[in-house]
Amino acid sequence: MNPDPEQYADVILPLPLAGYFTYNIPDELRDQITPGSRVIVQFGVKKFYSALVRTIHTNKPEGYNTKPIEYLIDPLPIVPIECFPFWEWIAGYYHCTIGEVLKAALPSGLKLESETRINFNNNYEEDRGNKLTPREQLLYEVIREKHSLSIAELNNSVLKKNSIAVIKELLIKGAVSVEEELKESYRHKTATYIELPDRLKTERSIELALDLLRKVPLQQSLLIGFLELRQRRMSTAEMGVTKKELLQTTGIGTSVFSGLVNKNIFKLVEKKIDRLASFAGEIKVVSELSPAQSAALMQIKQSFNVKPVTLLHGVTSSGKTEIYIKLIRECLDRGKQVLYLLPEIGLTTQIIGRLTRVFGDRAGIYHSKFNDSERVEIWNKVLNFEPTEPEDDRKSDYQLIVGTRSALFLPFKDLGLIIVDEEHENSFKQYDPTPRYHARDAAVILGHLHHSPVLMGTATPAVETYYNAQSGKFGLVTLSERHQQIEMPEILIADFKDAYKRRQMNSHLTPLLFNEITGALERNEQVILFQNRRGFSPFIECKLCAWIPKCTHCDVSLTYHKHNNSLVCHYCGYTTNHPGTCKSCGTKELTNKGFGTEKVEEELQVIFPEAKIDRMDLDTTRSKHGFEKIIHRFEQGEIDILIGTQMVTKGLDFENVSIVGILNADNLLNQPDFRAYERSYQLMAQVGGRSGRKNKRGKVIIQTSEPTHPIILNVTNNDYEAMYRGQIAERKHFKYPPFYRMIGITLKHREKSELDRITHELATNLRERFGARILGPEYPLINRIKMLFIKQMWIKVEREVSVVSAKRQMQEIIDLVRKRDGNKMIQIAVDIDPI
DNA sequence: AGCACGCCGACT
DNA sequence: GTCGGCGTGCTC
Repeated sequence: MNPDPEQYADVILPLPLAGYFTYNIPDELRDQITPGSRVIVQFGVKKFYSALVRTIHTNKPEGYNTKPIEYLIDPLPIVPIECFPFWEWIAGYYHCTIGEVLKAALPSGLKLESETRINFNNNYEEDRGNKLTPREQLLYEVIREKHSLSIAELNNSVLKKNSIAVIKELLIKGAVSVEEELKESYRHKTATYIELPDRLKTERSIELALDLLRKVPLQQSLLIGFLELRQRRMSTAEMGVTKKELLQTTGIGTSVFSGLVNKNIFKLVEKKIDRLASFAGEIKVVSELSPAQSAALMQIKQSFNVKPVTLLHGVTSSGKTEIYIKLIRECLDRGKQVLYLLPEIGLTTQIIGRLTRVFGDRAGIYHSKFNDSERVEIWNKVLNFEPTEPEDDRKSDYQLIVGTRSALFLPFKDLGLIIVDEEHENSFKQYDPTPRYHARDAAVILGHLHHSPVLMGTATPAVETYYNAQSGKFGLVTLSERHQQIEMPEILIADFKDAYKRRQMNSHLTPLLFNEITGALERNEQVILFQNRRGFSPFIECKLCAWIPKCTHCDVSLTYHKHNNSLVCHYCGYTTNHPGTCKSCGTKELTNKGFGTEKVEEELQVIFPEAKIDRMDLDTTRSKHGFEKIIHRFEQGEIDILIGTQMVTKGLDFENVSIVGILNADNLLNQPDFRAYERSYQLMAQVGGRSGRKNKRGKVIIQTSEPTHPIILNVTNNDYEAMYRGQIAERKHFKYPPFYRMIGITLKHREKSELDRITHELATNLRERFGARILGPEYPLINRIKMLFIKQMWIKVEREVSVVSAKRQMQEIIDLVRKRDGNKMIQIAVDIDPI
């Protein structure tokens, strides 16, 4: 036996390829490479990638020759091995490759990609047989000037098209050469700090220096400015004085500055600085819990002993955050890490404020509005956290992360608590780039892997979650009392069908809502109006009697498809022609319904010309601080009426809001989706929770054409349980989650006829295996995106049946169909537990 | 994903 | 006759 067998590394490549790839470790890197480190490997003939080492072993692979690892990037792992089982679960459960998980997990600043560079060849001489064409000549000159060019730069340069072909020609003629270069995009941010040289360390010597500068007053005042700034810094913990801030505070130019540098009075030092704002305020003492909160806290702790996953079902304004803070504090004191997941940047603003006020620099924030470099720094601060460090000595590493779904992938080593706040929110589900994971469900697995409890909190649990709590899979703690004497709001229903008939509508306002808004404005109170922006989702409605065509099988509204004048059920695929006349009252007054926040804003300004009206939706909050700005203005009373989409429902607390209006509850209820009712209840209950303040009961006005709709009644009675019972019965009856698992399959193709053919083929093949468990195929609302036609289908799998085997069988059928002649151009995406 | 290999139409 | 189109298969 060889005492020193060859070492191999299984690595993860950032590509959508199944499995790991094995490379041999060259002698010079032997025993230096550790799992979790990045290495550079050659993959294929010319590509180099940075890959992540998963395992190191000595089993020589059979059937192919390994290539060596080219280079070790990180002597220390950038991903703790504790993360890998989680990544592997995501890949397995959500049906994607480990490389795709890697891409989702690492901030792109930590990913290296090889870049082809075209270099100028110094030794090139043009000879007779090798004449350059004019186009080649042009490009050649550019490369000679810049010495080297990337493909990206090339495409922006002189030749707009076909430059690659020209490069190939230049390459053949020997004028340029091509090189693959790996580039790391993350750079430390540095700043120029000013220090005094050693000879100026005493007060006396500084006085002498100042005296010497009396003839150059600007230089003198710059030095004085520096000394003042430095003096002020002494008392704080900040690092020193930078060139930038000195020039800014004194208003003196750079030439004066260089004068002092040349005289060796200023010494310049480049220092790495932190892009992340550190917390400068005072750490707040955690407030005392109310008896109800204390009781809930006790119950949660008891529940954690038997049920690692526990649901805290607490009404809006019941003070869940204070309970979280207590739990987080205890966990941090045990030296463990905490992950606090939030749905979107939306509600982060207010909650993050509260958490950082309590936990200061131990808390880090992670969400999609951070840029790459910032993300790398957050990553490192989580990675570097060591529980053994004494508290005062601790660098500003993060022990607590408050973040959106992608924060799940941060390099945690020892989580002691995961909180999933507003657990019911759909933004926890990632759809667009694979992996299509649900952060709440993934958090349960992450918690399990870390032996950490998971607390889900919400006022309106997802039906699936509540089912898990009811069936004993999760623990359940209920908090039904609002804190600080805030009463539950009074919920009033306004029938706009009736108001339309009597011609009493004022734009989109019923007399009831109009009067309430008027009253609130007179009392200087604020109003929030909610309008679901997906209002453009077309359904048709009778102008006279508000009749809406519904599916005969599914009790959902039918979606109007203009291009073929048909009505389609997105539940089961049922299709019918546009009726032309109202089936209820016979008139031809059928209209395509839907209005958005923008239209409402415009019309309200006419009705309430004195009021300050603003709008909060995706369009007005797109910028980095757009959301905060609107919230701030609203808090400052600069806005009287705020019209918004879902965003206004998300956990925001305002002191002065007395009226909340839901402009059109029908829009919510008529969504073509089996979760429409559940979602409607959640939205109405959440937005209603924004109303009311200390010692004053708020009002919620819901405008609807169906005042007796069961969901409307559930909201009026604030009866979550009743809503749940109704929904769970329907889910059972129509075979939907939580009783069945759903798998969504999306197919895309350039040619509509091809898409139809292949989709039909796949559906037929799947039905042979899965029978009636297959739904669809059908066109989604938007059936063509980026030149590709789209069709969807679903598989419903019984809970008791092995999903693993169902997924495997499905994949086999998909692969089979994909392999058949003429089917290669189809794109097929699988979505597990679609929303 | 990217890239090379390989088999059929419009051009020097 | 070829150059090049993109369809197919492989990458440790």
